Amino acid sequence: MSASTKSGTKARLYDAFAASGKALASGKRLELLDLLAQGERTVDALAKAAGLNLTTASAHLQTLKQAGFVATRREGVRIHYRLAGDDVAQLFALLRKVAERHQTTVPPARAAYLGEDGGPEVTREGLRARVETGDVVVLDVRPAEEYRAGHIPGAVSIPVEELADRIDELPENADIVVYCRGEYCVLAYDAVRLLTDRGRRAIRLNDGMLEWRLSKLPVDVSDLT
Amino acid sequence: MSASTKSGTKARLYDAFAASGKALASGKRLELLDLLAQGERTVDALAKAAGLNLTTASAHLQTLKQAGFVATRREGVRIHYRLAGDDVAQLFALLRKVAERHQTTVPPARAAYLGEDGGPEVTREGLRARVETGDVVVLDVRPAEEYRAGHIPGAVSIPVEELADRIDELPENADIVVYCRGEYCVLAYDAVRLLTDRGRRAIRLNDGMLEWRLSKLPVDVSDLT
DNA sequence: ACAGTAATCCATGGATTTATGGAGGATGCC
DNA sequence: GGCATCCTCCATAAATCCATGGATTACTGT
Repeated sequence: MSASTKSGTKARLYDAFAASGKALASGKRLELLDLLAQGERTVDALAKAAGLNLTTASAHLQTLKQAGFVATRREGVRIHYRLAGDDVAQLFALLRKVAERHQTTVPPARAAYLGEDGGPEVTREGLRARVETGDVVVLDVRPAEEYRAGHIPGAVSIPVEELADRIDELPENADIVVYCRGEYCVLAYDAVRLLTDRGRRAIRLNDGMLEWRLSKLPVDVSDLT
Repeated sequence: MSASTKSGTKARLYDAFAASGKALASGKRLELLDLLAQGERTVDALAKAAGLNLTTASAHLQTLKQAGFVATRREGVRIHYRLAGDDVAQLFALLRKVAERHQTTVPPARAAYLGEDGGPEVTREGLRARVETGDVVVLDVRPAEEYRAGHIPGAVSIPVEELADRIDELPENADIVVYCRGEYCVLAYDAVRLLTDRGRRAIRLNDGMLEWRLSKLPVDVSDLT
């Protein structure tokens, strides 16, 4: 009655693992995971943010739910989706890292999306050093709701769409360190371009909130609605 | 000329990530990765070990290769496949872990394959403690070629198919700690059943070579052909 | 109860993927 | 060269996945 004699059960187990792999097998679903890694959202907020038809978004979310990657919470008439755990974010981040390192199509696609030259960067350690020694503003350029859901302690929130109008809120002579969702998020790239065009000293953080959270660094939450 | 205006490039980047996800989206491919995590192998060795048609195995290996997960080495007429890096093994291991934690179909499939009750286990730390204090034999029950490709230092190799015949090679009164490929490998389960049925004190290691290697613990290689 | 909003369910056509046979390269041995 | 071995490439049929529109369910407010 050795388990290895009962063939087919092995395939069932590996197919079950593969079901989780399938959840990662669509660009749209990965975009949704990327958004969810910033905090919970309703279905149509997700659909809009990802540029998806509502029914399509819902279908993808069902797939993610069946893989156990996301959980839901009902609040009145709307349903909020969130990641089922930090390990899911970790898996997502690792997939991107491994893909970039090993798959030849990723670096060019990244360059096309983020720009050939992202300009100078600063690491998390570098950021900490700057904060301790210098006159630094940490700027979060994600949408306000994502900032509220969790941000780097001490960071200022100016969503990138409002940045041109609200640039005066930033002190003239400070170094500005900009961050957004994660390593592959455009927002910080765009923001740094805008700021340097206007003569500010702005630099991008290496990565973003996703990696910050996964490193178990402290996260501040604004509980005001 | 903000990157965010050039829509479609974002989709291209995420589709590129998804291409790596797709490589993880088939049970057969995951079985192949599981085998490759133990060391390099030729195509038809892989096909046989995974119970696949040669052409099917070759096709799956091509997809893995396109995702950059595996690399090849030609030796005369045969081609050896191997994992492209430790990060791939890490991704594979994390996928299984996340799947087990979050996907409801995994635990029953695991139980059906490995047995409802796997009996007692010992962790890596527990193993180290036992080795230091007691009379312990560490037994590797994987196929000989996998043992040769890398094993726990000091471990004895008796492939599980030969175990019934070679049981006398194990000292009568020693505690036996059995391990194989990884957390979801049957071999150690089968071996422990066989050994305890014959009156030996055998216990299973928590996980196996995959996790051992990923923990950066020392690995011995037998370079004899 | 009724209307309205949010999300899921269902059916469908179009695109991908999968397994498998057979043909086609590459390499080594004689 | 001729031949065998190992593997990849190609073509195909079955199965699966994807996006979308229309219907249905779940809940709120009046």
